Amino acid sequence: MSPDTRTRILAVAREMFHGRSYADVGIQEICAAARVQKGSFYHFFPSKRDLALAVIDDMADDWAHGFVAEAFDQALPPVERLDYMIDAAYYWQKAAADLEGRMPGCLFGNLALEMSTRDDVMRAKLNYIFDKARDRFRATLDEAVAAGALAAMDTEATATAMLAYLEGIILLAKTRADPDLILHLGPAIKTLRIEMSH
Amino acid sequence: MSPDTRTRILAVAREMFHGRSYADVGIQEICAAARVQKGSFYHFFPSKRDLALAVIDDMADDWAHGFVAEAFDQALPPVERLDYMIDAAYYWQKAAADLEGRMPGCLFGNLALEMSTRDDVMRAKLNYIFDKARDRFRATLDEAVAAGALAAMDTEATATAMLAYLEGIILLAKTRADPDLILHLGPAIKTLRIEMSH
DNA sequence: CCAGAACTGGACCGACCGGTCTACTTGTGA
DNA sequence: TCACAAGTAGACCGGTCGGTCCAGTTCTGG
Repeated sequence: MSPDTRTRILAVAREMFHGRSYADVGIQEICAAARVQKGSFYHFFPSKRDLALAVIDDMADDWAHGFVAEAFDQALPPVERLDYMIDAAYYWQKAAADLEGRMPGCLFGNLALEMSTRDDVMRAKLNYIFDKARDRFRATLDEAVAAGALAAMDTEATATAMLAYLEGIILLAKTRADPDLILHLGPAIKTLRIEMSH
Repeated sequence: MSPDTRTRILAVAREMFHGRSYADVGIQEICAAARVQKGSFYHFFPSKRDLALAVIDDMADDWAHGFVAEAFDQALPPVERLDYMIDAAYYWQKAAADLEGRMPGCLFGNLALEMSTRDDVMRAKLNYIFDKARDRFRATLDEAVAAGALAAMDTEATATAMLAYLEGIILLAKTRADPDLILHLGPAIKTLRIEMSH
């Protein structure tokens, strides 16, 4: 009993977009891998672009409920959450690298660089997701500051910097085809600090 | 007297790849913009991929002799060089955003995310360029440590972290379509630190 | 002046692109 | 049971893709 067609298309497209790129993956190829015909595809998705938009939402959901929820585990002391999150990112990339023989990196980062100058709606969607991720970092930092574990700082700016650093590490690790770089550079995320500007 | 054909193709391709993506730009389009016919194109470049490889080299050269040479100005005290480099990155992106109405980001970062899983030679080339950039950071940090401006640290790891942070900032700024983010987050690059592991 | 190399113009190729269309089958509520 | 919607199959569309080919033109050294 295979999952319903729409789900199958979404899953296949997500994996392909993640592992390659938007432009490099064709609808034909997606249909073949999902064992679906063009007619069915266009029954569920009005266009390739709309599929990508749906894939982003789908991934964002999974992410928020899976990776992020776990990584930012409320049970952990705030500062340790950052280390836990780095570990989670590492194991995810490592598993993908071992399984598929390539490091897909971050789907959002990949799409952001590929599509930002081409599709403003997609850019805005990706930007929104990054904002949500930053909010997670920010909440963690706010908690750490409130608990006295960290000195007062501009938590919003620092949270954004941490997200940038995470994306940058993943970019470099992908270019090096070496997930270990995440483990090596990741912990330094805690050294990032932006003071209040008053 | 227009510059020679090869140069024109290279310049046009560079701008297009930078502002859009590898897959999104066709040879036909490049030829049209460079006022060149297919025959001439394939006289100079055996394939689109080889053109991209040449574009990367071309940009790396310009970069090493222009942006990087200036940004890592030896006349400045080492730590100030980092600020200067952030400024340079900002003005570059800002100028592009004002002129073309879009933020192209970093050509190397863009291509790295798009192509790393598709073309290992291109990935290796990009990785090499990142290594060279890291070496610049590293030399600056070594100097700062030697001068006593910074406490001893793992300069190679920290340099890599700084490069990752820079790429991450540019990625986020591009997604936000806001070059100012570089200016806002950039200076925090100096807070990044990875200790010697012994 | 001439031979050959460097270069250019542009027609042409098969493959594939995203997307459309229609005929058909299957599921579902009244 | 039947009507109609939901979903599927797959031929088909114009356009563009990267790439080839070759006839012509221009440049260059002897």
